[in-house]
Amino acid sequence: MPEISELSIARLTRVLEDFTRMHIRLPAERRLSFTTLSVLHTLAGGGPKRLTELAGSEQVTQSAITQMVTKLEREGLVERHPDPSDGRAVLVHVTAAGAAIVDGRRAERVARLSELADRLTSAERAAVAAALPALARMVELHSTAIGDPPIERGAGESDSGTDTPRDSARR
Amino acid sequence: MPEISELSIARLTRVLEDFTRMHIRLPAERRLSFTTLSVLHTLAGGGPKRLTELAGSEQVTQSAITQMVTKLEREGLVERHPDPSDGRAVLVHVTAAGAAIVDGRRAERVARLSELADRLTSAERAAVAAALPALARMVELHSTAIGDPPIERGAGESDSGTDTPRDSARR
DNA sequence: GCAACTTAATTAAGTTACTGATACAGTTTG
DNA sequence: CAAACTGTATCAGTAACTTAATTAAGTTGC
Repeated sequence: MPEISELSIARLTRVLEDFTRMHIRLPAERRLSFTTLSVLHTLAGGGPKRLTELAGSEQVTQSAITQMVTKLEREGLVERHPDPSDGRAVLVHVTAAGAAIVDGRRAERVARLSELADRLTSAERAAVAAALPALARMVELHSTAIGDPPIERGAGESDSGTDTPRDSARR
Repeated sequence: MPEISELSIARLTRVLEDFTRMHIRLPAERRLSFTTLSVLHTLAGGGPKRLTELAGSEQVTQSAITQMVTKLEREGLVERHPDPSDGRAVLVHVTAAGAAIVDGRRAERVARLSELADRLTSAERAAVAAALPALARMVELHSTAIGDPPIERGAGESDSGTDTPRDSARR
């Protein structure tokens, strides 16, 4: 156990909760459900996945994933391909249109955070920059502890339900 | 526009997205919906609110709030009281049982983050601690920009949908 | 001080995203 | 190759939403 640190976990928790709320409130153009956006994000970040894998990572039933993927396929956001290594399985791929949605939402978040960062002092920005590696490592420690595959940093991963409950509300 | 900063907003965005996902995946004992937990959190943090206020802050319709509050009242988690200053309005108060749920969930988050922080180096913890005021100020800048009332730091506020889609999934 | 408008909450009916329980095809195992 | 297992799909039911309409209380203008 490490020596006493000045870091207030309670305060960190509050701040992260607040950012979560900010992300969730981000309005959306397109009317996609919470879990749907999470699936697109997972696929865009981690590449093609089986339905069962998605069910596990999104914490909904496999049945729900089947239904959602069917809907997303109709909308042209994902595609089903057979898994060459297992005749029972299906690999869900995100399409360019699906990836564009994920990218668009991330761009909105970046824009929003940029506005806020611009209003900080340069000392404050430097403090945040200095903390980023440690925060990233906390995330990494979490995913390895949980047994998830380590987060791939090529494209995306990580949105999850970062949206308004139904993303609707503002039609 | 401020001078060039070393802060990578893109990276900050990713890290915050990851924390959001961590929070959302936090399993729950009690089976409460996403929006329900958010309402409890808002009430526990900001005190009694009208139904219309809740509808605005949760981004669902007023009708949905009416139905949810009715259900929460049956379960003893909130109470309806008349608004002395407006005969049309109702003030929704969180009960001790309701507040206990919010506190319990926060405690889980604190515990989880504590574990992770324990595994950082003391230099990393210090870096996070040094960044906390700036991160808190970003949140504050956000809420004032949005026109929300400034976040009250007496009790809570901020959870929002920080939960598994239906919080069920793991019965 | 009352008619016209606005605002707060409720109610009712419909939609959607989920769950749970099967069913079934393909894979592994003895 | 039969038995057991795994991955996906289907179906029926439920819970949380939506929109639209209703009731009641407050506000405004003359």
